[in-house]
Amino acid sequence: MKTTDLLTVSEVARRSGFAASALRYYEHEGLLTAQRSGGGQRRYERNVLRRLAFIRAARNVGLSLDEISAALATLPDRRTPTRADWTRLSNGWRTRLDEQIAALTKLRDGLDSCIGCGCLSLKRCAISNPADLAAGAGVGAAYLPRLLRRSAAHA
Amino acid sequence: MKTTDLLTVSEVARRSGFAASALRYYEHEGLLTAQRSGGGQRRYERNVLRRLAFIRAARNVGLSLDEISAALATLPDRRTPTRADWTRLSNGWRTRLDEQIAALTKLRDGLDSCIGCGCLSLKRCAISNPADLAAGAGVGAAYLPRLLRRSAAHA
DNA sequence: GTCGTAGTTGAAGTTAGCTTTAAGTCAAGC
DNA sequence: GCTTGACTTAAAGCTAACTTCAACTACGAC
Repeated sequence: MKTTDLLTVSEVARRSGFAASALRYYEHEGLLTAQRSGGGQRRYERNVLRRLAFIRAARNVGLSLDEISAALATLPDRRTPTRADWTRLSNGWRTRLDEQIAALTKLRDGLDSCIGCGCLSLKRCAISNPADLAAGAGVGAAYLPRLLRRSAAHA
Repeated sequence: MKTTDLLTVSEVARRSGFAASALRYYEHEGLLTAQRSGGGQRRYERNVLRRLAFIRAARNVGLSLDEISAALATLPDRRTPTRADWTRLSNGWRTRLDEQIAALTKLRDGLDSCIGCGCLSLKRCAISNPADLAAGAGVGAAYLPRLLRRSAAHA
């Protein structure tokens, strides 16, 4: 294995779009690993770029680093992940996005009949009190971005 | 004006769904005001409840407290805000939600052709690199939730 | 071998939006 | 007038996801 196959932290930063400090942080958090040069500098394998693409995609879908870390932990240890591996990890994303879209759509559709009319009641307003967005304590609620989890009390 | 017309902090907390600590924080940040009792305790006018409904609604649409604060600052000083006042403040919300929905939809639709196929390329992947979601430096980008503002470098 | 750029570490700082804590004061029912 | 629960403040703490800092070391072109 030639040393020239390995990437420095600045190369990875440039090619991935992540800041070098973020790469170090991700390594610290267990999302990445790197070999080391004789002097202790990081040397990345090329497939770290795909891993980083996955991380960015997952972040864009709204996953936390903890969730991403857990997902990455299910990848095989001993071989380079295949397309099937990555596909498996992103299986739930469509549902997640669908739920986020549905929640926002509901919010928007409540707008015309609520803010538009100036009612703005804490008890009745669909925007300030979108309780049904999160649909109780079901699985759906956990997937919603924090943005959509707020709700007024029912007192 | 009878004293019984005024609400204590715990009453406002119960009726608005905000924690008392949040109410104090909002006051500190200039989003709320309250009269004081002889002993220095907060006494809220009833219309603070509508103000809080607005704040919660705005938060649900994705506005920061700073933005909400700026919006509230445009309300008339000397009279109770009317329906028209509140409607004016929420005028941009529909557009904002539309943009968020469009962004998420684009992300979801990229999923099938990108993660689904396992490509996950930093340069080509629509999920890890949704540059067109934010549409450059236009007004739209500013309205997108932080969630959607990430994008890979184009190097 | 010298120089300048790139890299190293742990710790502290940042941002938003609150919550918690400590130590003390007020309000009001009996 | 006593007791109890509600309230006050400033300051510190919390979470996520990083960034910045300070002080130091490595790499590699010349």
